[in-house]
Amino acid sequence: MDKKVLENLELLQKRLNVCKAVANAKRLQILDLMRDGEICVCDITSAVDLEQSNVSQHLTVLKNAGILTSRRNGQHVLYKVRNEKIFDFMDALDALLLEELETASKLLKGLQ
Amino acid sequence: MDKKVLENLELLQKRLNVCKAVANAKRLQILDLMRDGEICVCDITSAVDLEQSNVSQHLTVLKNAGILTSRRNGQHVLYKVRNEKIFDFMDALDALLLEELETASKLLKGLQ
DNA sequence: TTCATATATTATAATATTCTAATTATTCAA
DNA sequence: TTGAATAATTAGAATATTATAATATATGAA
Repeated sequence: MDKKVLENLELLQKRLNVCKAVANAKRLQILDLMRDGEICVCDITSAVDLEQSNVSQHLTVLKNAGILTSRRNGQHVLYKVRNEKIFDFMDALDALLLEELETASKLLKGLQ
Repeated sequence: MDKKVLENLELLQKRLNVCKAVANAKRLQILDLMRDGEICVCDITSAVDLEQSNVSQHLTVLKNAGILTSRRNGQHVLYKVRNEKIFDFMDALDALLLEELETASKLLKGLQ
């Protein structure tokens, strides 16, 4: 990892933008829905229990952060992740959390 | 990755907690300061250009999210990450952003 | 004990985020 | 073209987050 590049202010801002974009329960859920590929706004709306307008707002946040792209197909608009590496990012978080769960579980066993 | 586990509500909440905890410019900066290991509150304060009380608040957020631990050493309190995998998480984000930068750079070259 | 240094806590004002409701825009089919 | 379905935009109220200022707590040295 090139530290010089990471000190680039614009990149730091993008790092923050992505973190802020995913720091919301509904948007995390929406991102998970995209692991299987493109999905239309109406399918997202029925999956996440939010008003359509609110889903659209969340999608805009994710798109503005550079995480999603969209294309129209007839009446529908399909969204997908711009770069699959966003899932590596999410998976790295899950790996951390799962390790912590295992550590806690082992501690509990030790107490038995 | 075990999807069943990830559907665990508590884990989803922890995922959100971590995302929210890192979704702040100063806290991202504080986390970076910990890549070299333990660091005391006073050194963090002088590094990040914030009031001491505010630094303490940010550290509390990171600690409550399970990201940091602390120990007292005399007058000083030293903080460090609980699990180094938090850096894998951050590095995965940087990898995504750097790839996007490269893609953009190649596109620009193509236009020349 | 008393003082100086380091850290934490609390209240509050300023700002940002989120959801709802209403409206607007876009597409397709009748 | 009109209407129905899908999606986006806007305004707002409610809530959450942030920084500041003031205060409290904890430690070590004198």
